[in-house]
Amino acid sequence: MQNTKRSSKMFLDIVGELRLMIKAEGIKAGDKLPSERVLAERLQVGRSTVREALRSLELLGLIETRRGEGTYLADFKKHQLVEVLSTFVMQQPKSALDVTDTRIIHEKAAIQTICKDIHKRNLPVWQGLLMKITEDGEVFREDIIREMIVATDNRLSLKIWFILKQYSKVPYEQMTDGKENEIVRALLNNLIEGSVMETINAYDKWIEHIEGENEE
Amino acid sequence: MQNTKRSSKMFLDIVGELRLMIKAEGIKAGDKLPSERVLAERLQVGRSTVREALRSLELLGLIETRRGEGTYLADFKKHQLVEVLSTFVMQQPKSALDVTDTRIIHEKAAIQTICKDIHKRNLPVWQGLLMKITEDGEVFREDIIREMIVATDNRLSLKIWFILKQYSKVPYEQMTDGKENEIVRALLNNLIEGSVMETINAYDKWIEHIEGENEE
DNA sequence: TTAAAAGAAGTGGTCAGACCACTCGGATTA
DNA sequence: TAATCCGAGTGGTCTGACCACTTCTTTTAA
Repeated sequence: MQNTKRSSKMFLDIVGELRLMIKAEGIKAGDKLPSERVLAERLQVGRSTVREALRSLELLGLIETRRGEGTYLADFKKHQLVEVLSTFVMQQPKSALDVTDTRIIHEKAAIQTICKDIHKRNLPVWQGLLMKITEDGEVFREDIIREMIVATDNRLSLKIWFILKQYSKVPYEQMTDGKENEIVRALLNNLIEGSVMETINAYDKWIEHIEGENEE
Repeated sequence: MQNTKRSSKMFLDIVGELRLMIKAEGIKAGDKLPSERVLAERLQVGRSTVREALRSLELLGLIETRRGEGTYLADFKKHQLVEVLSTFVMQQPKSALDVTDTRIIHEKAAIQTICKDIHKRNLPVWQGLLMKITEDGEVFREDIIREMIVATDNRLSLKIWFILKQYSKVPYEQMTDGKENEIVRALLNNLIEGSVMETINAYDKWIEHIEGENEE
């Protein structure tokens, strides 16, 4: 622990040290970690610094602290997602293009899931959306996609999508364009019929249309 | 700020307070936040408590601190992923099934992307994998899938997959089964030929095979 | 007048020590 | 034997003190 290079962010080093310590000592989910005071002495840093690292990990859900008892390694089985974050956090992301691509992955996956499930295809929400569009009611692009992903009943996918959406360059807006309405109507009709290919086709056209609009 | 209920986790409250403050004061990405000392006085807590909250947010990449200068709201455009996490973090996940489903979404998407791109289809890595399998070399399921997602050149998808993988019930292991080898060979061959349907079919068979194996 | 140097103020980074509130287990007591 | 008490250990928080660094102002020197 001594010859570890200290970066400018001490508490980040501590996070790393903790990771190592957990591995080295075979600390498993649910096990107790050394107390803050012990950690401080072991790592030769102040207790407040140790705490800053621990608090970070706690926000991530990687550890669990109980006053008067101690600090415990969180049970990953229960909080799967949580670890997801930890790995993400350690590194920085890249292009915004990936965000859009990934979002589209989830959207298309939703379409396919619905098409293959007669139960989901028959959901009244599709007819409702069609109606609204035909009547020129207020329909947002976002709503349509969201309903589709909701219908898949995959909350994780929904969450990922929801967040990717916020970073996509292409904003979801209200539809006023007549041509767009036509595309979406086709999409929904194909969806209801369960023809995957046609629905995906319509979806591609839609994306194309939106992107073209965005470049003007 | 006064009548806010204090939960047992003060620093979590601070995180919340900061969120509110950022919204209320219209602090945007890149803007400077009040200094730690000011925050401590404003929120009526000690500076160390404020720091614990800030450090948590920093680990998440939501803020950026520069010694001698101050604390700044991170530029989300650059670190998209990070916000992804923050939202996740606030809540607990659900079924493990969603994790598997979502992982499969990304895997299938990779297959489709590769099939549709002759450039990616012609990557030497596929022939290499085929060779290894035929020669009964050490091939891990994980490697094959990873190579496919790497080939899509979507780092975000790769990252998401990587983490989902860790939580999937079905472990990726070395392939020793002869039948499995056959399925995977078919998968790769179809991939190289670019026939989406067949490749996805093979993939489905593969998944089925793995799951069947897992139930024994 | 201008450019370099010195200084002051503000900021994050870290530490040490002090309480508090709480949990737990062993010792004491009824 | 069972209930109570108490002390050690732990996390939660605050305070005050330095340090290192950045920025801007002031002063000094050319």
